[in-house]
Amino acid sequence: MQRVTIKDVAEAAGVGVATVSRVLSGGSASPETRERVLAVAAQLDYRPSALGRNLRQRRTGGMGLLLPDLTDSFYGQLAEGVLACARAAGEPVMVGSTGDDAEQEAELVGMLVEQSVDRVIAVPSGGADVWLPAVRAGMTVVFADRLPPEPAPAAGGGDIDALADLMRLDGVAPPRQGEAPRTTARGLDVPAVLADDRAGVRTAVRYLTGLGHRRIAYLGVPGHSRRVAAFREALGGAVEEDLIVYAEGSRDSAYAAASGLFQARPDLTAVIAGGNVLGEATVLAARELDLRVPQDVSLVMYDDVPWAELCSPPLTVIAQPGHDIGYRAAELVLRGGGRRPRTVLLPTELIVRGSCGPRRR
Amino acid sequence: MQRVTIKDVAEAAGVGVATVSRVLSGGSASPETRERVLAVAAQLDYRPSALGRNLRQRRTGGMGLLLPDLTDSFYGQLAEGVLACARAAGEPVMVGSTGDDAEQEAELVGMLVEQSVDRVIAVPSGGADVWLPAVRAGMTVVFADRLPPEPAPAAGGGDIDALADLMRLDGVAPPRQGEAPRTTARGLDVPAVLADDRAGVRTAVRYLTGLGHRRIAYLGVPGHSRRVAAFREALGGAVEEDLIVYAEGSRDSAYAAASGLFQARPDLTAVIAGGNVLGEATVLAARELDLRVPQDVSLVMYDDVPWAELCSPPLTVIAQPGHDIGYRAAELVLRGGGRRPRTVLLPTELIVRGSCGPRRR
DNA sequence: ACATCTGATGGAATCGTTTCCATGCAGCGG
DNA sequence: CCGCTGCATGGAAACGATTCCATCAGATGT
Repeated sequence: MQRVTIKDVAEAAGVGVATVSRVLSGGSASPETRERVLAVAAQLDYRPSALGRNLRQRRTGGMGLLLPDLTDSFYGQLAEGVLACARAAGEPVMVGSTGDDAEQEAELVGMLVEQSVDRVIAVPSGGADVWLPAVRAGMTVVFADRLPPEPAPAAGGGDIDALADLMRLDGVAPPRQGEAPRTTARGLDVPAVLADDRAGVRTAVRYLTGLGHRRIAYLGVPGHSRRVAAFREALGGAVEEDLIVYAEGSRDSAYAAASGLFQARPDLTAVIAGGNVLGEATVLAARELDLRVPQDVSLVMYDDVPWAELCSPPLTVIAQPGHDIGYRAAELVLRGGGRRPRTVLLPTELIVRGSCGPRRR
Repeated sequence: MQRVTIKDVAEAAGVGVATVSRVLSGGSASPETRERVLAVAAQLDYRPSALGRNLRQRRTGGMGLLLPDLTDSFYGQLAEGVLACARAAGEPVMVGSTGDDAEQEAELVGMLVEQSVDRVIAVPSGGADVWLPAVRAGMTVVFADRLPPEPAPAAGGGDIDALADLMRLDGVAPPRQGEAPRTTARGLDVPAVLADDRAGVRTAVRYLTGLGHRRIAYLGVPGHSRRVAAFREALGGAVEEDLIVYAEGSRDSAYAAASGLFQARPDLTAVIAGGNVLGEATVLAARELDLRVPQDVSLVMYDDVPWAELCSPPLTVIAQPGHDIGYRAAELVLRGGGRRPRTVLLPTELIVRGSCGPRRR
């Protein structure tokens, strides 16, 4: 029970393999030949092997998808978006879960290289040390949901910093409609599909300050630096540094951070959780410390996951379109990272439910 | 900037390509040659291209993973398990989301065939018409979480049914410790890694009857027929058919089913939801109809998803080890489906929280 | 000392496809 | 009528690895 090869089709149709290949991949051929080949191919149920093609073209079709954690519903949504687009295009997707760890991410990129997969969608955890080599090696990379961490501010101003080289968040241009950060690099730039964090966080902060809150905390992951930046910006000069707390990706770490935050600053009256896992941890920690939501503390969480509505009280959230982000990223990477919009910003929406109330203390 | 090939290594080391290949894949070679080749390969940063190897071996490494929906946290956990095992083995994973639809599943299997991926882990949606061809074509298939739908009972008893051919749930053997269903077929059988649904559902039912409940409803998806069967079994002869309701995979369908159930049988006092999406829908529907949990209706949900604890009341759940199921399935498929245990049953656990109370009406 | 065996080694075939190039045929303008 | 262009076509090379097989050196056995 052998596989049907192009040679079989060629023989059966009485033509050369070159002709079959041309017909099947839309090259030129006389109408009659084309018809005959097509008929024979259909009859033999011929399916070209991706193996041969890949080797010849020195590249594997499809795309890689690297994200921190499939257990996180938001990344599940994002993945579904990518898969939907890939399926529409008939392309396979190789998925890797990085655990939000730069080293694992680098390993996975290595595997993709080994597989000659040259299109990748990534929710990046690592910085330029991971992504610069990949891009230099000719990969088409599209970032989704966030950008690689920015380089730590260089001590000496003139140092060439690889991170800065690959990724620069351009906050220079005058803010205008649809203002988008641009990720640039010398000669190469990586497109990205992001939620409009600036607007999202700003809206949330305004909503909270509108309710009278002054001591608002932000609980985030280091990866989403744009959200923290937006938080600082929205609050103006009035940020107290110890109201900004970071956790790693894991649930334990998130819980520890939330709990620590509540204990270190019992005077805070509102929290913005920069991700649904963080939101989850915040609810848990608050409950553990007998803080009532929203009477004692108001909560706004990133991501409109299905259970936000089930919580009691139902959570007020900053919704971002996970599915769309994935879909658009996949489109972009399939188009080879197209020339036009280097960064796509998708809108967020503040969905008000019951987890925020007026300041009471 | 060319890729380093085995030929480059061979030249640089002053040996033939065959020798390099042998050294790298553990064949025989003199110690000195081996060392020299290894050194050169390391120095050149040579990474064998999976493309060449795949073509020669007529198979793509790694495995495919087909599941209904990555948005469902349980499948996210399962996927993480698979990815963890695959990463440990250095194998890539091609993921496809079927939307619980047999047709899409078949398409995705077709794509895997095209890619010459011959190991697949699947949470099956389609029946034998999808999986029999795949197995016949030489794929190593491992089912996870559930088995393909059983064939509708044939009208004429003697009909050869392809579904029955591939999959037969063997309930014949006397129940003994660690009793496992076996999926068999003529000459080929597909291993499976499942949660012990029988025990899980039985425990839940006993818990509920122990609380005084008599009219217990089961809300499930058609795919998990084993759970319904277990529900029937646990209840003995006392099952009322209209207390068993099915929904498709989608959230809308789940909500409709839950809402319909409550309205059709306002006298029911407890619900077992056969999946976390169904549980979510049940909570929503109950709230919409002003049914209080657990005063008016008790709820046990399948899957210990993180938000079960956040709900109010926190949900009593049947926990199944999603991560382990995925990991074990990946192990199995990498071992080529091994000879030994054709089906692995993993234990479930009833985690009692606050969503069940004594019967009140 | 000769035959035989063992183990290391390299050349070449192979996998299935795409693509370059040469060939042959027909049509057309000069 | 010749030569040129243009198109359809098929043979063969290429992609990068694995693996069969022949060769050769050295060791062993008689």
